Amino acid sequence: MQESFERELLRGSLDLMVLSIIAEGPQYGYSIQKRVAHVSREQVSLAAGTLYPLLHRLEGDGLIKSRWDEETGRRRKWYEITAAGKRSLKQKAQHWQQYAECVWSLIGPFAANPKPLTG
Amino acid sequence: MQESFERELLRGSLDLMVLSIIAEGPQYGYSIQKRVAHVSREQVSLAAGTLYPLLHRLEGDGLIKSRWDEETGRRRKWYEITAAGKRSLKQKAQHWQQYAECVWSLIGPFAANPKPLTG
DNA sequence: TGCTATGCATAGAAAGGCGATACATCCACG
DNA sequence: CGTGGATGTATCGCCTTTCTATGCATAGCA
Repeated sequence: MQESFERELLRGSLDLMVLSIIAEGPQYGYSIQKRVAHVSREQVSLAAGTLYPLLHRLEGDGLIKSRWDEETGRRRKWYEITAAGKRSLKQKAQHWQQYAECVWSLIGPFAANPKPLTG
Repeated sequence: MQESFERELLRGSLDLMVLSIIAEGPQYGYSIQKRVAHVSREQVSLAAGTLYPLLHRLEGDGLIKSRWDEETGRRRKWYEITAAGKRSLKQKAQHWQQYAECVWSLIGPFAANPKPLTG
């Protein structure tokens, strides 16, 4: 699991999803939760206990940077993507796509409903 | 992460890949390793320390069943999918597809190479 | 006054994946 | 005949990710 694909691809795609959401424009934790819920049509609810450590991890890796909201006095912590984060996102997104195609080549036949050719 | 999608979808898709490989026809551990390497064009190498516990887990869940090769006297342990495994595979494959579409809707714009319209 | 939504955070447990290690057989090459 | 590499299954302990539970604070509404 160590050659071309990062091992994270085998784990979840959460890092990637969160990073791409921040890449769309500045976000804070709670807005990311809502965005994930929205794009998944309320199928995925990203727990706070998952999200915040994840954000700290991404920031520690230099992929995003944060800034406390000055306006309301430390209510929201805004995140934006860094240049390194953009590079990482593009690369990881391409890898994810390749990986997904590989998975799909295996499971596709079983996911599809039987074709109504004979039915 | 607990409503319609199983949480495993956030983790790897390994269970699903292995289950679908076994669904293609009887397999033993080593042949599954080779098959994964092949379909991923040698991009993914499934470590033995990952595969065998995974197979034991699937068997414990009743999704596959095993039988030692009688011919050569306990050299290979053959696995085949059970009826419950087939049902599980179909459902999980459909869920994975939905989840992948959700991920793709987020990361697709960042994975794509810039269109050579102006280049 | 309470209940709900917003908003961030950590601690501890559970689980998956990986590297290392172990052991046995088979075959090709020298 | 010996040695190394491929085949073949298995476990252990570590590391990382994810989840549950908990904590705290503010805002708005009934």
